[in-house]
Amino acid sequence: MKNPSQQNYISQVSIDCVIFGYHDRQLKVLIPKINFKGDFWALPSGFVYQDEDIDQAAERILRDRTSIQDIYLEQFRVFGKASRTNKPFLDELIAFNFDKLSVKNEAQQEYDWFTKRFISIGYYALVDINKVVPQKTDLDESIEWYSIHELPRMIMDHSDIVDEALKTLQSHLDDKINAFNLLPDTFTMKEVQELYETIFDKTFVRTNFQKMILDMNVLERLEKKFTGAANKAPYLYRFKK
Amino acid sequence: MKNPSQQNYISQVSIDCVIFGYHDRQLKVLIPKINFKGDFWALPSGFVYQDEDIDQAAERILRDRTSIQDIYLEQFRVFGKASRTNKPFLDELIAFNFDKLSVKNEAQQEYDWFTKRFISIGYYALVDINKVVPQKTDLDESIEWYSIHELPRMIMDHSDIVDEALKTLQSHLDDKINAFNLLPDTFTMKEVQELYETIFDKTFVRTNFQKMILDMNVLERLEKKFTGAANKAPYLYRFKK
DNA sequence: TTGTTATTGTATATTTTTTATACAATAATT
DNA sequence: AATTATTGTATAAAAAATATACAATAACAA
Repeated sequence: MKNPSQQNYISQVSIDCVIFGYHDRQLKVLIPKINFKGDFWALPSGFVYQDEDIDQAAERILRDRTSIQDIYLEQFRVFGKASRTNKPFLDELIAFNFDKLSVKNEAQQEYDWFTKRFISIGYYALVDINKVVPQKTDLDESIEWYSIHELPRMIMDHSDIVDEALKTLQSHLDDKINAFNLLPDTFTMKEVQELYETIFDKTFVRTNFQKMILDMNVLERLEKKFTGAANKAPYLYRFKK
Repeated sequence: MKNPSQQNYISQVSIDCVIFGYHDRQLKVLIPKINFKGDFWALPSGFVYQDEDIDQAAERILRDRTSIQDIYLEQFRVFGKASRTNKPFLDELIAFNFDKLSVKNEAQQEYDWFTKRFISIGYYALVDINKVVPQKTDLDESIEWYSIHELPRMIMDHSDIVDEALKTLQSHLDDKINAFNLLPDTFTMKEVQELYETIFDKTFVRTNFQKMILDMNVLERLEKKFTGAANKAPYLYRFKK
């Protein structure tokens, strides 16, 4: 891979992706850990090519960094403080990895490019955690889903970016955003309710919740799901396309 | 004023401001007409200094271009198509103003800087049209309030930017945004209703509207306003700070 | 001075929506 | 066949939104 400073990128502009998943009654965020000594977690991020729409760039970045594709990403906010720079992170990384890293002229050029102040456009998406198989790249040591309440310490302002993404998710859900993206193809009403309770961190009254969701008129009812439990089998539902 | 390319700006990033006012039952947008031959209208725009937060930049740009200050600006969207460039506009401008414009090396450098692809961050604000006195700069031939339904043909995608700002205004009003910013210090209930009807382009039932607004509990009632009309004088109201 | 008019402010009736409660249906177990 | 826990739906109660009624009143006209 070519060094960033030699790519045809727009300088000082980045894109950060917050990918939400849902599993085990927990809202999760997909976060790679970068492949260097020291513990550095960073959202899937990248830069915008000169001839590329920012929406395209967000898709490409997500695909390249996680192998996730064909999902709907949406911008939610720009992060543009003057102090917003990779320098503290990069200095720490270099301190931890002094042995590996060359200090040639070329490295200096990359350092200068990378430690400039960056304006970042935040994108977010909801995915079915069972349908995507995130693949780490050589850049990364791992890529994992973390519960939104147990996020690792991330570089820069990436925690703030996740916070803002969550606020956007909560305020746009069922208006612009569709929670069913977080669920498998078929699901029970109980699973839908648990998902909503997780996202909004509050409980709903079962009977009224069921009515509210059915009144949306976006679900079709399938056959019953026999759970093996000694009680009535719930229906499965599917989101109408 | 120094040429943009020699300023310490972040390159290929701009800020566009949509300033809403309200007068004569019409929602207005403040738009300068630039001081060149040919009819070129463009939103108050500018660039971001290296050591400046984007929010600060938006405030400075608005202040410099219109003399408006101390108002609350908020980012609402990024416009980032790869095709988003000033080149068509600038070429047209040069064709109209060939006599005035030099074609020296320095001008070429400005041309190259300015015709690159730009990512623009949209900001918007609501102001009391009677309280601000927009001042044009040397850059501009005029600066005027235009009814949102009779906007001049603007350069680039500036019409789209206004459309998006209006959508944001409508969806965030009374949630994040405060419509009373568009009114003078004191106003009658009828004026509030007319404002809302203008913004949402729909009518409200007078009695219920009054109840809704008063139930917000953000207005204080002042003395009556004697209009000279042969009927009951309406109360004046003021927004509680 | 008094009735008239158009508009404003408020109260209340009606309808709709939301929330709470009751209860029937049922898959597996006893 | 009775029991149990859960699910689906109906309905009652409360709250919110909308429609309607009406009193108050500033200027004007007779």
